[in-house]
Formats: sequence, structure tokens, C-alpha cells
Amino acid sequence: MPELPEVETVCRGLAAALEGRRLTGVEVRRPDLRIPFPPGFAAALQGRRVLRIRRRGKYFIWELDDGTALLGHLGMSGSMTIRAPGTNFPPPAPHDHVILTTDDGAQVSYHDPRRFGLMTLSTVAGVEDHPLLAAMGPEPLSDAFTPAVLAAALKGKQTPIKSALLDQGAVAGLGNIYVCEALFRARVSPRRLADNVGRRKVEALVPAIKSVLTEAIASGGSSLRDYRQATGELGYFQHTFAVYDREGQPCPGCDCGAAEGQANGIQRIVQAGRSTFFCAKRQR
DNA sequence: CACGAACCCTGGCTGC
DNA sequence: TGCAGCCAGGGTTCGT
Repeated sequence: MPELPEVETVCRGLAAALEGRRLTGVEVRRPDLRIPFPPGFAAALQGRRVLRIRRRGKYFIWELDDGTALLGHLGMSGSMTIRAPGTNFPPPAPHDHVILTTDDGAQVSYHDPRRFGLMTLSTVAGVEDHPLLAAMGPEPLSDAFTPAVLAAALKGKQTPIKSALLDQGAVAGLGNIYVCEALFRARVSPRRLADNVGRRKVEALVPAIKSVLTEAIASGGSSLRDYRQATGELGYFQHTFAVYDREGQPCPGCDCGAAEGQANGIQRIVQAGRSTFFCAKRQR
């Protein structure tokens, strides 16, 4: 479910509520997420103060006051929800796998029906070198992400650009939705081989990726089925999708498919087992 | 080596 | 109404 904008939105919500707070309760209700919790997981968090919450790609990182880092991923269906101090906390729902309590009486629950998410421990000093993060590509919203850097990542790859951009080692944080949207903005066909994306198209892709991610973050992310911000609010970027999940609808760029009986419009294909949505007329 | 398919798991929707 | 089948925002592993 969550791609970079959703994880960023969740981290901002968590940071506002948790930075400076102490974790007074740690309840692990189900230990078998994608990878098991490490031994001593709950004890390592218990009593620690949260100094900072940040994001790397689709991972969240909590920096604790003893140099421990909590490193986690929301997978496809994970969410983190804050319940403010003073509210009546509902009993744990099915798939609430971790419940944290803070010293000001707030509660944070990690909920993940499909259990593709994970949480593990690292250190603040070494978390960037953790095996889960070490091979990750540049942050797309940083100044380090430039056309030259993207071109180098695509060079020689005989896989479609759609698949290449989903590779977290090329650029961090993109998922199925935002790759489709960025390719549309840059007018690049998802079927074009990565190695055959010319310099001008790479130069269009970089700002397309940056703009779609920036706008999605400003909208609180995209809520399709169960995604929510940490505050419980829905994101609303899904109303802005140009192509994602819009098969058969007119292309918002060239309006093909709008006229009666006209064959064009947004089409859906499958690449590497995932749906791709695009306009074959506008994206080349 | 580099690619795509299969798989991990559950829930929701579609169509018969 | 019931249920089988398919699909889903992620990532890893296995086979070609």
C-alpha cells in the first residue's frame, strides 16, 4: 500500500505526536511479520525516549535516546495510527500487531492484515548500512537525485523502464502508483527498455518523479483501501491520479478516448506481474 | 548476471 | 446468498 508519500505522511504525523515522548508500554501481539521481531525487541523499546522519526525510501526509522534505531516497513497493508491522550482506547482489533503507549498517555498501534511489513532493531549510527537499506538508491526528493544519477542507474538495463523504476536500488521509494504517474507526466512509455530511455526523457523523468511525490505528500498520500495517515485522516491524492486505476477512461493529457466510440484512452497492461496504466498515444 | 514468475498473507470485490 | 476466483500500494527467492 504505502509508497514514499504515504510513509512520509505517516512519519510526519508520528513525529508530531511522539518526538520527545517516552515509550512506557510495548505490547507485541503477533511476532510473525515478514521477518520475525529480533530477540529482546520489546525490552529494547521499553522506557526509551523517541528523539526523532524519519524516513528512508519506504522505511521508517525511529531514533531512540540510547542510540537504538527502530527500523520498519509497512509492506502492502500496514498502517500506524495514533490515538491521542485522553481518548478511550478501543480494544485491540484483529491485525493490531504492536501497541505502544507513551508517557503522555497516547497510544500508537501498528496494524497490518497481510503481514508483509516488518520491524527490526538497528543503531542510529549504523542504520544507513543496515542490510535492508544499504543497497537502496538515492532519495528522489534530494538534490542528489539528478538526471545524470538516474541515467547511470538505467544504463545497460534491458528491462522496461516501468520495472527499472520499481527497483529500490535505482531510486528509493517509488511504487506502482507513482511510477505510473511519473511516466505519464514525463510522457515516457512504460514499455520502453530502460537502456533506451534517451537523455531528454531522463531529464523529463526526474522532475516528473519529484513533482508527483511532492504533490502526493502535500495531499496526505493516496488512500485506496485501508491507507490512513497516522492521525487517522484519509489521504486524497488518489483523486488526482492521471492514469493509475483509470483503465478505459479518457487520457487527461491528450483527451484521447473521450470521443464516442474512440478506441484510445488509458489502458492497462501487466509488466513483471504488476498492473501498469498509461496512454499509448501520449507516452512514447 | 539479469530478468520474470512464483510466492509470502489476508481481505474485498466480481461474476457465476 | 454463496462461493470460487481474482486482485491489491511490497519485497524476496527461485528458475531460466
